[in-house]
Parts: sequence; C-alpha cells; structure tokens
Amino acid sequence: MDVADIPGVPDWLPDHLRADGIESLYPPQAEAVEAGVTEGENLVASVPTASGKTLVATLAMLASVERGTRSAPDDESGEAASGRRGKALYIVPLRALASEKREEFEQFEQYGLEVGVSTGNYESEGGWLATKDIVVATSEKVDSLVRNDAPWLDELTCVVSDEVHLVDDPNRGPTLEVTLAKLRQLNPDLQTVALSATIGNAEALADWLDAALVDSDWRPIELKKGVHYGQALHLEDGSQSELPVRNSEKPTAAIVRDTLEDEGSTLVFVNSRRNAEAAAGRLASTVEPHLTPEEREQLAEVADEIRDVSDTETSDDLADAVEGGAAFHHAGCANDHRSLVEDAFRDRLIKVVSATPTLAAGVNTPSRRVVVRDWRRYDGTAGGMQPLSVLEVHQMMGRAGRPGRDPYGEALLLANSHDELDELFERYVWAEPEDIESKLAAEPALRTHILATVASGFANSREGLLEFLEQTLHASQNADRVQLERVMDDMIEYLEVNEFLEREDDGGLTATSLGHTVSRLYLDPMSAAEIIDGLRAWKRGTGRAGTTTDASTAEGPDPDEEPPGFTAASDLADDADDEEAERPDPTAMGLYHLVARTPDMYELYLRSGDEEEYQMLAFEREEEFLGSMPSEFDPAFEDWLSALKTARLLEDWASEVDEDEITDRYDVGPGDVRGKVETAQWLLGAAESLAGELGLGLAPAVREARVRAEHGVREELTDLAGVRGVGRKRARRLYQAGIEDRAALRDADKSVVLGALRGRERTAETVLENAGHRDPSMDDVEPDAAARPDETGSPDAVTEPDDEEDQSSLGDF
DNA sequence: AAGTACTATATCTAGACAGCATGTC
DNA sequence: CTAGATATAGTACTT
Repeated sequence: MDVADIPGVPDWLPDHLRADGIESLYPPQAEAVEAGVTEGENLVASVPTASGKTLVATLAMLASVERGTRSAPDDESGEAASGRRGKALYIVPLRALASEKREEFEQFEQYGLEVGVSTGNYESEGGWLATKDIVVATSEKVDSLVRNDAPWLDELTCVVSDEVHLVDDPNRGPTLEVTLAKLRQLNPDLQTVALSATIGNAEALADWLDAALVDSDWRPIELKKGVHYGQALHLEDGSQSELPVRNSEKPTAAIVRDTLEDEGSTLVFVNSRRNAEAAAGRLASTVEPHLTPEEREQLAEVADEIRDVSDTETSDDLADAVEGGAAFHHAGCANDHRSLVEDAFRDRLIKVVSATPTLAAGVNTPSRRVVVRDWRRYDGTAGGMQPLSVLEVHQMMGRAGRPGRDPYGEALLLANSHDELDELFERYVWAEPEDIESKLAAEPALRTHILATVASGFANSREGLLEFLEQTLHASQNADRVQLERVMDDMIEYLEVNEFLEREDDGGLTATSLGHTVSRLYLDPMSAAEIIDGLRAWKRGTGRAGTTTDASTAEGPDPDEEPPGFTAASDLADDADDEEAERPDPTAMGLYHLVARTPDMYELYLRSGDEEEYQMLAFEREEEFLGSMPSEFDPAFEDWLSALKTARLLEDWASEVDEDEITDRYDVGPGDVRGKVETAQWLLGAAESLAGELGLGLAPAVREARVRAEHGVREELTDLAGVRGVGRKRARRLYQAGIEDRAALRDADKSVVLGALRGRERTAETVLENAGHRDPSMDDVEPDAAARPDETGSPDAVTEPDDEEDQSSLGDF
C-alpha cells in the first residue's frame, strides 16, 4: 500500500514518510490500515520485533488526533464536545522505552503536535500533560494517573499498549490489564491499539479488546535461526555452514570471531550477571586484535566515560572490557553505564555485548548476530534451572539484523551434543511461542487492584467489582469465575481487617480515608499495613519479648487499641509530645528496615555466612526495630534478616560510606545501590504521608530518614546537601570547613568556600549562587588553605586526581 | 620458594514499576 | 527433586 493511500491521516504525513524513505507500507502495516486502524478501529497487532509496529501505532495516533472527538448524537453534556482535537496515550513497560518513544514522536512537533512523557522519575509537571496531543507513560504511571483522577484521561481518543504480551507477567501484567479496562470504561469511544510480540494466542487479546487482529511473521529483514554444534552452523532452512572452533576456544568466541571477519557485531545472551561479566572479559581478548587504531582510541574515550560514572569495581571491569571492544550489560550496571554501552554498540564501536535479559526487552539494540548462549536459567521457586520460554528466546533472537544495514540477521543457539542440537531445534527454532494468560487472579494483584478500583469509584460493591472484573482479560479467558471470586472475597476481607475498606450493611463497599491514601500513594496494601503496623507498634512501645503479637503476618491493629468506629483522621489533632515516658524517635535504621521488609522492596540475596552476621546485628540493634522481630525459628525470619541487609545498605549510604565500599560489602553493582535508594525514597515518602495521616507524630523522623537517603548524607548535612550543586561529598567538605548549613553558606567567607571545594572556582561560584550568596564571583579570591579538606592527613588525599566525578549523585536516570 | 597447570570442591544464580516536587558536575 | 559456569582451594609439579 502506497503511503498516499492511507485514509484518515493528516495531509502532511505522506510527504513526511517519503522524506524518511518510506514509500509504501510493509504488508502487516497495510493489513492494519485495511482493518481500519486509521479510522478508529480497535486493533491487536501480533508481529515480530522490528517489523514496523511503531508505525502502525503512530498512524493510529496521528489519525485519532486529527479526527478529534466525534460529536456523538446523544451527547448529554451538550455542545463543545465536537471539534476538539483527539488525544493519544502510548503505554510502555519501561522508563527507558518511554524516553525512546518520546524522541521518536518528537519528529511530529514540527506539525504542531505536542508530546509529553510521564514516568515515576520524570514527570512533566501536573497539568502540563493536559495540553499534549501524545502522552507516553509507563503502565504503572497510567494506573496512578487513573487513581489520582487526572482530568485529561477522559479526553483520550486513542490508547496504544506496547508490548502488551506482558499482561502475562505475574508481577506487572495485572496492572496493565486493569488499567486498560479502566481506560476503556472511562471512555467507551476509546480506540485501543495493542502491539504484541508474536504469541500463541493473539486472538485471545483481540477477543478481549473487541479488536481486529493482524497476526503475522513477516519481517523486513530475514531472520535465520539456527544452532551451532561442533564445527558447523545448522540453520532452520536446512543449510549447514562451517564455523570452526579452535582448540581451547569457546564456541561463543569462535562465533564472535567469525562475525567480526564479516565486520559484524554480536549480541550474546547469558543467564547471570557473573556470566555476562566473565564472558565480556574473555571476549574482549577475542575482539581486541581486530580493532583499528582509531577504534582503540574511541573505545578508550568511552571507557573513560564509564569510569567516570561510578568509582566501583563493576565500573572498572566494564571499562576494561570496553577498551577491548566488548562490554557486558545487566541490571547491576548504573543506567549511565547501560546507555553508554548501548550507544557505542549501536555505533558499531563495541563489537560484542554479553547481556542478561535487560537488553532483550529494553531499548532497540539490533545486532548482526545474536547468540543465545544459555537457554536455562536458575529459578529458586522451581528449585533449579528452568528452560527459558519460547517467547523470551524469540524476543532475544529478534534482536538480530539491523534494518537497512544487514542483508539478514542470524540468531544462534549453542549445542554441546547431537541430542541437544535436536532438542534446541525442536524446543526453540521450530517452536511456536506459548499462549499468554492473565495473572490477575493472584492475591497480590487483587489486593492492590480491588482497593484501587473501589477507591477511585469504579465499583462500590462486591457485585460492582465483579462487573468491573468482567472487562478484564482474565474474564475473557476464564469462563469459570470461582477462583477469582474466592480470592476476591479473601482480599476484600483482608482490606477490611486492615481498615482500608468498609463493608456497609447493604453490601456496599467504600474506601476509608486511609484506603484512599494507600491507593493514591500507589502502595501495595500489604506494604501499607506493614508500615502502619510498625509505626503504631513503635508508638505503643511494643515490640519487645513477651508481647509477641502476630505482627509478622501484618494483620490489623489490636482490637483493644482503639475504640470501635475509630478512623485514622480522627486523631490527627491530639497526640502531642505530652505523653509521659515518650519513646524516642525511631532511628533511620529502624525506618529503613521497616520499608525494606515491605513487599514493595525487592530483597537482597543472603549469601552463605550472611545469616550469622545479620543475626548478630539484629540482636545488637534490637531496640531500633519497629514492631517485633520474628523468632529465629519462624520461617519469616530469613526474610526479616534479608531486609536487615537492605536496611544496613541504606544506612551505609545515608552515613556517607563510599559507593565502591558499599558495592563491595554487599556484593552488588552500582545500579543496585541506586535502585535500592530510589525505592527506599519512594516508600519513605509514602510512609511519611501515612505517619502524618495516622497522627502519631512520627512524620518528622520519617522525613529525616528519607532526606538522608535521598542525598546519602548524615543528619547534620541534610540542609547543606539540599543546595543545588552540592552532593554528599561537597556537603561534607563544606561542613568540615565550618560551614554547617545553607544559611552559613549564604554568608560564608568566599575563600573558605573555595578552599573547601579544593580551589575549583566555577564550582564554588555555582554553589554560592545556588545558595543565594550576594556576590558569588570568585575573582581574586584565594582559597583558604586551612579549609582544604584532608581528612586522613595523608598527603595524597589532598591531591586526588578525580576532579570531576566526586559527586556520584543518584538523581540520574 | 615461588610460580604454574591442573583438578576437586564450593558458591551462586534476571529484571525494575510506583509518591512528590525539582534538578548532580 | 532437577544445572552449570565460575571462583577458590588444594595438589603436584616445574623453574
């Protein structure tokens, strides 16, 4: 289909596409247009990666914005509804994809279309999004916007759900499913476009969304799947070619070498971080001899940038590999590491990347060849190594072949035996991807979404909930509602016991004010219950031996604590500090542990030997924990200890321990530290709101713990570190020079400031400016030698060469 | 005595969304 | 209940 023949799109579009070299649509795209995607029809497109899915979505969104609101004949609100422009929402599963899509859609700004992004850490401020034509957001953010009743949501005319096969994900799938159902209920005219990888049962998605289906295997670049075994490559078309493996060489290295001789790059998927790092190190020595002098030079620059990101072992190892033209990529890497690697790989500077699945689902990083080296992965819940799903392997393989640059892509599995060769062909090369299946009927999902659904007014009774749930994928896939209803009733009960929901006599359901807060804060109700329990227990002064209540199961408050009919808001006012024998404020450690043991915080793994260490720590600091410690023999004890490990990591960070020491002590990567801190910040913010609402007078203590985590500083630096341009390191230097807070900085002697900042004039100027100093200029100011930081007194501590990278802030993304 | 080449044994295991209000060098 | 790559300790042997 020629681009001029697409109905419903803006007039400028055909020329714009031609300018991009697009003369006609790919077959699946044409099919989508024929199905009416540019005329407001719902569509499910189940097609391979890189087959032009995004263009289908773009066409739908542009057409929808152009078409605007249909003036419905039975429009109750009267006039103005007609003639308004349409508004499109593009839902992505990852933040990184949100910014990638935004950049892609910004090409239409020249035609007067405005694009906005909304994710947890990057929000185009409040009402700002209302004026945008296209909004890109993560599914959780959209859910949150629905819960907080964002006014522009009912103006939507088109919603696109990218990677919609993720409704199959046990953790995050239900959110996407429920969010789509809510958007569609909110706006019955909403056009729904769902983009999926190729899956077994795409028609189930189409059924659910009342959508036409485009289900195709077509790719713009041929993908040859195959298996390497022995000295040969066996491809799916039956062909075999020689690919010799030298003695003492691993097959992966041989394949990389072979690709290199053809000037191609290779993406290697492995099953653990450690494997990724080890492979990158080894492959660097394979690649290194093939590099040109210019490449070596450029790679050295990238390596320097990588070292600047963070001063950790991971960072060094990565930089070393990059110098040899190889790299690893996994979630322990800082985000800056990841994007540096992705960019250099896309620029064909880095020749091999060994990656965990981060790269399979993330931003677009195509490669000439893909090697799926490990096809089994450890899964603790299944008790050992489990084969990857066909869907996942196909997603990885789909990264092979760069549009417009490679004649074809090749994706290879590795076999060690003839039997394995056959098995891999059977299991992956020739196999159809699995069916996807709603995971909504699981406790954690229903716990959260029942509360949110009631709190934001989508249902106000058990029957109403059932009616709402009818609109989900789960209902369309399961004729039998028995399991769903049973779990639903359990969860209503749970929410009622924890004072988030109230059941009326007539069977109606309402959210309490606490319930509303929990829903808006986007907390798992179980996390909220754990936090509330902990805060109340601290206030009561319980938690010591003897009063071993069942706090470990996060049940409701003790019935004898509050009079019946108690609501949280009612005791906002009382509760000043005038109680006798007032308990001191909880420590940061206590609060970090509280949030670390909620289900919203991902656990750190306890290594052998850790158990003993943290058990000792638990007893040493017993006084500090909120709520009672489970007994040593309680199965919950291990989780409690692992939360303690997380809590101590946070405490270290908030005590100005260096990042490299933290990564070393807990055996994690810089990306993990940043992730933990970020999650803790969010949960402590939520805990602060809850503490305020409970009126226990604990909010200031929570706030302080949060601010310390945010800046990574001790208590005395929280004010200084709040100044823009001042991170944990500079705040400490200024403090040591006698400048203790923002006010002191404002009136400080400039030579002292300059001295404390090790003579960096421009830095000192910016800092003073941000602090509101009358005259920040550093002209003619001599650094005060006495203010120069030299903690240890060792002479080389003063002449550290690492000028620029001493801030290691976590505010990045 | 220290290095090397090898083997037996122990260890460890992917990912990443969210509040709120703004900004690290 | 299931595995497998890698780190580490241990061993025999060389230089």
